[in-house]
Amino acid sequence: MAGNPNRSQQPSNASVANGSFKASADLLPNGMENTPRGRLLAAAAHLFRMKGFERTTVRDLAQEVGIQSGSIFHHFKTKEEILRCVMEEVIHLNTERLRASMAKANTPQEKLYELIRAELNSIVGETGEAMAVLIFEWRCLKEDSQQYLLELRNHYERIWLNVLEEAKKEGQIAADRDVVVLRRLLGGALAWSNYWYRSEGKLDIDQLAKQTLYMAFPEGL
Amino acid sequence: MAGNPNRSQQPSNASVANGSFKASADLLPNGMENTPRGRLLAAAAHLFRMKGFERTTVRDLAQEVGIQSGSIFHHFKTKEEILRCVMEEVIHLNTERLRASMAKANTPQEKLYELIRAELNSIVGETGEAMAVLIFEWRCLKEDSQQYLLELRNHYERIWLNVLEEAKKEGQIAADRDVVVLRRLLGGALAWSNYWYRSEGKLDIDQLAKQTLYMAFPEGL
DNA sequence: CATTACCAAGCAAGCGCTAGGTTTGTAAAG
DNA sequence: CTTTACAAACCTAGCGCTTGCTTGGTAATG
Repeated sequence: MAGNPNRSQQPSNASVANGSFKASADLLPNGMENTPRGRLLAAAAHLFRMKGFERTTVRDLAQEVGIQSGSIFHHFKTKEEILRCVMEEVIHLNTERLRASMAKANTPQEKLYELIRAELNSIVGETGEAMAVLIFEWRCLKEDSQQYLLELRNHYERIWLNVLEEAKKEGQIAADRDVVVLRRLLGGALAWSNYWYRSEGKLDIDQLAKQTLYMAFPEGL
Repeated sequence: MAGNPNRSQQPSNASVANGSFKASADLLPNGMENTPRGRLLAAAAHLFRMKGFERTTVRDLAQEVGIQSGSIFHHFKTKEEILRCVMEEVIHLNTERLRASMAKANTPQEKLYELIRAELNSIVGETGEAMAVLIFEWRCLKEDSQQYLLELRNHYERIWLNVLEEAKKEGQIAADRDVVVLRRLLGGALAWSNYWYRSEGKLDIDQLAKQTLYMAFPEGL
């Protein structure tokens, strides 16, 4: 379907461009990462994460994928559309993950633990770059893109709130704790891990999830 | 000292520029907010918060203060220097605040509550814009500016860790909780409030501080 | 033989920043 | 009280460069 970027009449810097292609298929579940569009999105997630949306030029992005800057606009109308697509993909992917993670959980504690673990994996795992972009490049979106993505995001938040409300109803969260506030505090704590957590360290994801669970359930798991 | 921008031979848009000056003296403790430099820093904190550093042009900034874009470089060498100064001011101010907040606290619980309250006030209070800039525009700094500010920031973090370690030594934080991780989780939860907390809502800062304290001390205060 | 993927070249706008001159407030010297 | 001196604050004009994006064409695929 897609042409490999080693073209016949291309100048010498083609291999250089290929050499600098580091963003592997972090993003996107199935097949798509091998389409030109998918490769662009993966590279965009990587660059937007490292340099920020504004600082990343379409020329940077083109070089990362190994094409000319103008060619990008064959796949996306504007630079902002690329950002929107990165965010949209990662929301869909992670909402699905969140839902799946709850299949194996029974008690509210277990459910919450699974939610934390799933969100943590979204943030520090393979989709971490795209997730960081979703969080920290939000204001680079136009108003209508924000509105659209906000609706998708609401489904995601709903899953969290349902679990927290269930736990509170069963008396496992103190009566004077507000579950909406609690979700926001937890969300902040988890989002922040994108800044400092390194998987090479001595703390693995499950341990961090457990430490985080303490914030909602003092007894732990 | 400084000339009011209503000049004699200035064209008609001078009053327009004055009219658009909204950023009040949010930042900076004493006197400084009435110097041209101080007014620039306050306006910069406001604009960098709303639009981001990259999206804010020196022309935007000049218009907000009511001067011409070139005049900015009489006060700062580069645009990046403005960002660095905003961050430096807010770190100094908040470190002092943190230190002061602990004068009235005795037990570790009280101390931690005061730390949370102080940081929350930094984030959602008058210095909130500058604080958000410090957090979310970090990568717009050059390497050496980052290094310099990181040292200032370390003093700030040291205060937090001392209190948490004291609380753990006294057995008020479970033995298997890592205080460094706990600080990061709390820091994330608090930083995040900049995104969602509105002081006009029904939740006041003290209440939010109390809800946050639950994350470290399940018994509350 | 249409469709997809791409290149080569470049445009218009906007960017940070500079250079050189003007106005303003302050203060000592006459 | 005026004159002279000076530095801080600011303006006008624009340079050199980068930006997102467009245009018109070419090569490969099924």
